[in-house]
Amino acid sequence: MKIATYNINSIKARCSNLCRWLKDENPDIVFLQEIKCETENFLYFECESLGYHVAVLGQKGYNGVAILAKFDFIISAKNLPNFQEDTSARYIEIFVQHPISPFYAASIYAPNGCAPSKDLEQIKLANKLTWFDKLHQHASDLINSGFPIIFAGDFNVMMNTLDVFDEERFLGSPLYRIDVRNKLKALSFLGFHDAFRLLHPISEGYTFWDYSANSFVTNLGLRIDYVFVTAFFAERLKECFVDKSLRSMNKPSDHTALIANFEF
DNA sequence: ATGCCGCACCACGTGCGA
Repeated sequence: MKIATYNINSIKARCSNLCRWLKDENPDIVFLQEIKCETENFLYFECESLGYHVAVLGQKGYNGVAILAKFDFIISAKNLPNFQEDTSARYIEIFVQHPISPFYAASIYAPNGCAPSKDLEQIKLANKLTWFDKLHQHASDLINSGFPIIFAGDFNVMMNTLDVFDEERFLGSPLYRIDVRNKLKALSFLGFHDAFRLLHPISEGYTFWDYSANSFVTNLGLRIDYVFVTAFFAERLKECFVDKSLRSMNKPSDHTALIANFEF
């Protein structure tokens, strides 16, 4: 089973890139973030034509998450069930009745926070930390269900020094503050394994390069997109890699896809 | 790098992203 997570930075602007890539890679499940469209405006026809069932939680202008899957599924959550007062579209979860083992899978777009010294810094940072606490609680509930889990998406956190091109530059950043990094590490203590790091303990694995300053060419990247899996999938993980082809296309997203392959 | 670029929107300027 091949899965991929991709912050697409507008599904409409990326339609042709996405379709070309889906045909080439033919993943079984795709987790999308920042689709930046309302639920009814998603590219249903294009995705269904390529053999996917589609789950969408959209929002006008910003955010928005979706899951494309070749399997039948039910949508088990739109937004975090324990945080329904949060109106930003950042979480969608499906339950897949897979013949080998049913499992949960969620597409996740964590809040980014905002740059230090901006007026909204404290409010946005507090919101980000709260959001991770709610995700943690919900993750714990899912673990207790006993089913395997995939959490894939843009977590807006570099977990370790290896995940950032220049650590010094990001020390005060909401992407790299120690309190934020600890929230993501706390998720791993629940039993979620970072699929990329399981197989690549010392390579960088950047998934994002800023549009400005030619950062893709000079590889000024960040690893902020992750596939987290519980033991069932960790034990069956065969490969996990960053697919830079999407970032190399015309009019790319500033992120690229992270792909994982499981054998079972 | 303090968004220097790119996206969406009651749009030709502003808000937002990381």
